Amino acid sequence: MYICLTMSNSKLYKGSLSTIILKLLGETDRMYGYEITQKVKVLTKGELIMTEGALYPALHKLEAEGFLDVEVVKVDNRMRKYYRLTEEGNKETSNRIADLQNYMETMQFLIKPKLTLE
Amino acid sequence: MYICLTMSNSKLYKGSLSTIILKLLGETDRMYGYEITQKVKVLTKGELIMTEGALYPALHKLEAEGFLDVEVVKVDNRMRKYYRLTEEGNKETSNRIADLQNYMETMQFLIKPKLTLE
DNA sequence: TTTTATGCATAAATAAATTATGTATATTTG
DNA sequence: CAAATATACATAATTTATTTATGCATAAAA
Repeated sequence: MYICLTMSNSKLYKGSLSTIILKLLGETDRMYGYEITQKVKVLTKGELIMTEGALYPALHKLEAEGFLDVEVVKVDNRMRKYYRLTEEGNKETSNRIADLQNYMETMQFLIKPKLTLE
Repeated sequence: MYICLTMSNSKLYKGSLSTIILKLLGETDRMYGYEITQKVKVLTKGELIMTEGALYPALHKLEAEGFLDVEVVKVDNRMRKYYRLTEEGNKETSNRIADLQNYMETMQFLIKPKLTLE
């Protein structure tokens, strides 16, 4: 039987995935899909697991929207698709991060403990 | 022509709505649906708009899950359905808030500006 | 009297995940 | 050496949670 000690029960709040992808690509110039999943896993200490079923469609969509450029490379006889931000993708990244920041501030305000003295 | 100055473009990140509902009910003992939408609108200065199409199904679901009790009241000849947290709902509220807090911390860590000196 | 506000509800459409597969190669392990 | 695990992509089916679009009804405001 398999005991999972560092359970990542935290499902993604829908809408944040592509922002994470963009942000990572904003830092690292070019990355391939599998690399992104691993990076997120390491950075969040297993807290956030990016499933491939979510990741790859998200990458394809971002590419179709013109935010990513792709470059196929063969390494060790295995395929890699490297993605990098386009000019547009760069702007989009800033916008989405700002949106998410703003949203999180709002949420923080809503769910922060309230003093109930009245 | 209608010019919207304080545009709330911020769509809800899916998964956070019911947490907001629970949190508000954790503060205010009992509230009815419409009241919740207005409260959120005021608290967030129009930043977050809870659509009724999302709110009412969410309330019904929380009730079905045993987290809310309902009490129907007629005020000014109009119906109100007051919701309040059950015992279970109280626990669930704490859990969901903790989850969301945790998720937001993780996200903050991921999207915070990085110093790229290496 | 028409619009806006109050108050509920639900159906259809959309979006974005999860889950479950599938293919293929490389590496590690027993 | 065989089997399991890691690497690396992909897609289809399903699930979930929204938005959008309605609908009904009463009260108040314009």
